[in-house]
Amino acid sequence: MGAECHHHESGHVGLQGEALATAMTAAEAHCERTRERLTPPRRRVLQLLLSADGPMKAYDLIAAFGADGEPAKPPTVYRALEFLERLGFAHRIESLNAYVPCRMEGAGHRAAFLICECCGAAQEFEPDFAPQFAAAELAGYAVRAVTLEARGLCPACRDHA
Amino acid sequence: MGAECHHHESGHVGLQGEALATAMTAAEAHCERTRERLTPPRRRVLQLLLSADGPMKAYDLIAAFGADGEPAKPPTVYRALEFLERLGFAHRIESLNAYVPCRMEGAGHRAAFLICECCGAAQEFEPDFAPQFAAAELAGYAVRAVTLEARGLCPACRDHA
DNA sequence: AGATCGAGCGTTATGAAATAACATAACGAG
DNA sequence: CTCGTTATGTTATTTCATAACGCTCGATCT
Repeated sequence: MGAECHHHESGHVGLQGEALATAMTAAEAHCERTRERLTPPRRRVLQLLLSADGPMKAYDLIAAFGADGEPAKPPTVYRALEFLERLGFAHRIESLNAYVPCRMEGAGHRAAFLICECCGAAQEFEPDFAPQFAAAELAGYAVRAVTLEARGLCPACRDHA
Repeated sequence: MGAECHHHESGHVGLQGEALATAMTAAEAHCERTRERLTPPRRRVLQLLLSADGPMKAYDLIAAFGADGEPAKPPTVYRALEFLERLGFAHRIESLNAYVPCRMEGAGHRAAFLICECCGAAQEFEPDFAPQFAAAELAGYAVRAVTLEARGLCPACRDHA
């Protein structure tokens, strides 16, 4: 998470216990259906993302990878992230060089984030890309994936400022 | 530019000669008006961006910086880029780690790009962020800047594929 | 003019993020 | 079982970006 401008302790938003287990099970089920393999390193990285309180950097994941404190090797984590992104389980936030689990149902290769420049929170929201798709169409582009990143202040930080 | 899937030699799209001089003059005028200083390194980086045929990486700029082939030191170029972005003369394309000159008039801190995954071209287009701004508003966010990056195939590459 | 202040720059060094390349292992189909 | 494919382990390297320092220059004030 980012360096906060005014310090407010927000509660944990990462999944824990029951909720975490449910999310992991859902991911497993999805993989079964699509014949994809949720292997141990992939499962581990997904779990770390789901239980985190905010966007995680790749090297945070690398450091947190081993249950015993042993870090992973970079390619292990980057490969897992690639897989999770491909399946829509995670998104990369380009402007932060960080990763979050996908919070939207079946958004496919579209993602939109509200990123707080004060507290570092990144909230995914339901994108309506109609105008942009129309513009792309007009220009003759065949769009495969879209990401939008809006930077500003979240309600809490905005009020406090 | 990117590794192309089918090789087609597109003509130069970077500014040259007259057009380049005009663009540079416009930037100077804008800086005069706003009391900003278009210093030599800043001018040089802007010129490189304007005359390039596509997005340039920071280290491309570093390598191309000296007229005599002497590279710049990284901070020189990164500082210039920061300035150019701040004034809206350039944009960073996050998903490419690359930079382009701004092609839109007074877009402020908003940018939208159509990025061809085949030929590497990046076309800026006029963003209509109304739906996204509305959603942000609803969530209580105060948005300061927005970027959108759509990836896919440009008309030429799409037809060829 | 001389003092002072801040923006910008040059320079060295380092930190952070991501990938190349190659060997090994696990799986699934025939 | 054997072969092709997919995934992992491992080492090293490349790519991208910034910290920290001291100096120069121009603006401003007295």
